Amino acid sequence: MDKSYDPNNIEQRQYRRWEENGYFKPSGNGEPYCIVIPPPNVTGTLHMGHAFQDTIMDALIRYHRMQGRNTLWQPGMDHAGIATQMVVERQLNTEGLSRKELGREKFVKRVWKWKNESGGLICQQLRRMGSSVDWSRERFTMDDDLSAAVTEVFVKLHEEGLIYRGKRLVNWDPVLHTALSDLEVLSTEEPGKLWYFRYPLVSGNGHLVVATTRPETMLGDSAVAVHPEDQRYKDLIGEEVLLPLVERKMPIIADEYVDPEFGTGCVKITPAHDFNDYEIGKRHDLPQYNIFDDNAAINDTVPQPYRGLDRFVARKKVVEDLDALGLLDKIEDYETKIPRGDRSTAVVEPYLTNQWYVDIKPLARAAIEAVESGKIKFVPENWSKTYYEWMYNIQDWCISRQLWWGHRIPAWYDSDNNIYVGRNEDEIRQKHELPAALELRRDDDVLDTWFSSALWPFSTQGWPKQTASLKSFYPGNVLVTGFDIIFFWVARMIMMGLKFMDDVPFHEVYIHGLIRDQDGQKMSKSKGNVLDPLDLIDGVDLDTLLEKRLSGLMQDHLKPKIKASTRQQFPDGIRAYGADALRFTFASLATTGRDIRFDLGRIEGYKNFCNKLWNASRYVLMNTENPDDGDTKFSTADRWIRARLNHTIESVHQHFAAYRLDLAAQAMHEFTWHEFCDWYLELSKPVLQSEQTSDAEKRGTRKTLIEVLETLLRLLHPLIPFITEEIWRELAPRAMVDGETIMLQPFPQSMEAWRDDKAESEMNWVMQFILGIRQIRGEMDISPRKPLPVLLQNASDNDRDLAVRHEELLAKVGRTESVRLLSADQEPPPSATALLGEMRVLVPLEGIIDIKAERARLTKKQTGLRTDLGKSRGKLDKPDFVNNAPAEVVTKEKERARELEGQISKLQEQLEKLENLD
RNA sequence: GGGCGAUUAGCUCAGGGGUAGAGCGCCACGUUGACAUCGUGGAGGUCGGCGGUUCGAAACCACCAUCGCCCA
Repeated sequence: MDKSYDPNNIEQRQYRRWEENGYFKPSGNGEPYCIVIPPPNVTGTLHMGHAFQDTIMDALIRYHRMQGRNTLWQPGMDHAGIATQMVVERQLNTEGLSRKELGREKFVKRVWKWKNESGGLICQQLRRMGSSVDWSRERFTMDDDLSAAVTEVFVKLHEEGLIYRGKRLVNWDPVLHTALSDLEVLSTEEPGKLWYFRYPLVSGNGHLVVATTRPETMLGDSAVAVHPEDQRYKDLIGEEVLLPLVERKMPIIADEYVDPEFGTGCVKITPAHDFNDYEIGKRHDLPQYNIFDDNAAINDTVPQPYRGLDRFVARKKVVEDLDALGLLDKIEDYETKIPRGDRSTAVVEPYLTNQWYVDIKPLARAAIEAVESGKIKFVPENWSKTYYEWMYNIQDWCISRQLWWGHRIPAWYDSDNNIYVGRNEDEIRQKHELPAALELRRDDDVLDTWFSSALWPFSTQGWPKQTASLKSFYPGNVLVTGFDIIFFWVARMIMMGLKFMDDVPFHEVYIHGLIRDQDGQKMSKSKGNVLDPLDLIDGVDLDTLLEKRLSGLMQDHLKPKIKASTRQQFPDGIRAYGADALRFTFASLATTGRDIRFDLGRIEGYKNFCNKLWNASRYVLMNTENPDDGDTKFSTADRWIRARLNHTIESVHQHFAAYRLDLAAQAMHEFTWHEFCDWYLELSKPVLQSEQTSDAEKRGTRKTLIEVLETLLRLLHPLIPFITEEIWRELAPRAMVDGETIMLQPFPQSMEAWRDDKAESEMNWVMQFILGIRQIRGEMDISPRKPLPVLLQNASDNDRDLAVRHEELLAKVGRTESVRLLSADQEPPPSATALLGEMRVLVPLEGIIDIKAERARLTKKQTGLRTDLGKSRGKLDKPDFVNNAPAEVVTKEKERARELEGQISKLQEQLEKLENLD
């Protein structure tokens, strides 16, 4: 093995071997365990969120695979309708072509070409993370069989009346020219204005003042509404106003919706361009005047001067024209929510169009019930509230998109616009007995990408065919995802799963946090604060990093700031940490919190952890080169480290079961570094190096080194697969273990035979002894090289026994020169003191120790103990405590007080002895 | 407006009715044959505030403050 750990040299080589040997496939044996990957977008690249999520899933998958489960991690991607179409259109534009010029068929071909050549970069990146997905089953939402599933679901839902077509207000993206679902619209507070307009009363008796944030929509007004109880306007209800510019008479209506406190208490009603007004319009049977075209420019139904104007140009003109007429009352500054398309960022308009909808409430009912009944559990539990909140208030889902890339809606129209829905044209003609001469035209629209994603847990496994795979792997065990897509995806999968598989798609939903930058900011290209997981694995120099961050920027004025902060945070770029260090970092960040700050210090530390493991393994390998199978004798330390490992194994199992990878990582880290490396390896050295230990004892220790490390590697493997495999391959022969890969070895189980309370308490004594000596050494500034003579006072039989048996360890690890027992009547020389239970561990001062310093040290120690004792006595002095607290707590407290008293008085005696020396 | 969450060491975070924890950072000492990507020792906290429940609260409850997220 190389002297230091170099992940770059290990990871890709191991991954290739795993993949080529088919280790990621389900074994076909054991109880099934299945996770479907949340399909990343085909245009996407791996970001920190993916890397985090994939680490969690891979850890769970590897853990369960090693537990002997028949394990499937189902990979794939979605076709990302809008995003992909945008990418390819942009490409066409650079060639001077447009989508429309090309035509639908050629365009779709072109998208496939793009997909096959450039799509799915993320799959390569997933490999770099070590993800053990079964690539042989990779699926894409536009694959033929997944598309067939989409058609099937659409047709069935339509047959049941759960999909319908309707003309309603939708969120219209005027740049992309498509409808969007509510979830694809993001509202942000933006500074705007509130314009107040005067609408003259038809009666000629003055005017009403209405306020609006979107003046251009007044061209489509069909009423003015007031609150029915508003005294100011009560008498005007039923009268009419004359809509300026349009010269349309409109009623003044009363509706509870109007907030009398807001603005003037009069609201202009534009049923065709506002969701609230649409509802009011329906209640009052108002006409809907659509004033826009698909670009959100003004159409030809309004007076001439406004026709063809872009909405924002029209806005300006409407205001100017009203002002000229003396009808502009005032303008106020106003913060307002602006809805924008999540892909285009264009301001979305409510727009009247024909669209397809899912009548979602009947589906939602079952999905709510699945969580309420506990068939599906959210982890952490609290997220179920978010789920319920949305599900109880769910709105019908607009599933049609005016795009070319996606699943085309299986609906056909005849010349009279009768609608026929079916799996294909032939089926429809047969079913409806349509004459061959009747021309049918297929619906131009495609389905929301999330519609196909909602089917992912069963569409990837061959549904609607009843496959063996479905039988084994549906329902899956757990879905691992971020809270941001509970609505988009989780809820919809549950609904579709229940509807079409008659069962939940998974039993648990593990919701993880969102990775943020070191300041708690969301990472985004537009903020220039993204970290690329691959850069953390491979390293990146400052210039490349700067270039990456600046190239994604939309706003040039941010450049200097981003340059400065990047330079400050990464003056030398980013070191290559390797995938294992990154994974271990993610695991230890996987707490129950919802925001996770990614701090470079953490990954640095875990890279060091990997190096530590590497070097500990080198030590083990170096010291176990020539194994023989003679007699073995196990020392207390040998039994102790097994017992400790056993505890660690138990707690790792518990933490995996509770999805607390942070705690699992912590337990592994603690054991590996602080028990195995800091103590056990040091304790093994005297045994292996001493002339006095027997061959059997040496064999015992060697065997323990190998066994414990081999087990530890398996324990660590789900979090750090590469380094553990690399080391394991070297070690396995010495452990007499056959096997080509650690990833198919059994995961460690705690073993009764490894429990050893006696060894633990005995080693505890040894460690306390050594710590006491080290403390004196450290605080007294005594060289670690200088062996110290030690006297033991007030030693019990057990103390004597242990001191004799572990003399060698104390000498080598504690660097004692000698350990001598004092009899009861022997007066020790002035010494530095450490306490070990009732026993005093004394280091004679002569020529070694500064008396003043030792006095200060003991005094300080004593002060600390006195504080503790004060607290303890305070409790015991209160009758309420003694009478009410559980007996064992009282006993424990009494014991503690007594022990503290003993220690304080022992320190006091020592202090007095030192006092007399002055 | 409705819902959810956070506040613990300088920083990043665990914990959780009975002794306040980790990593990083900091200070001192130290290359002894696995590892300076290291070792040994040390310093450092009224657990956001005010009440309540309790023998006992950092933890449970209520309110407040500050910050954040989601939905309308």
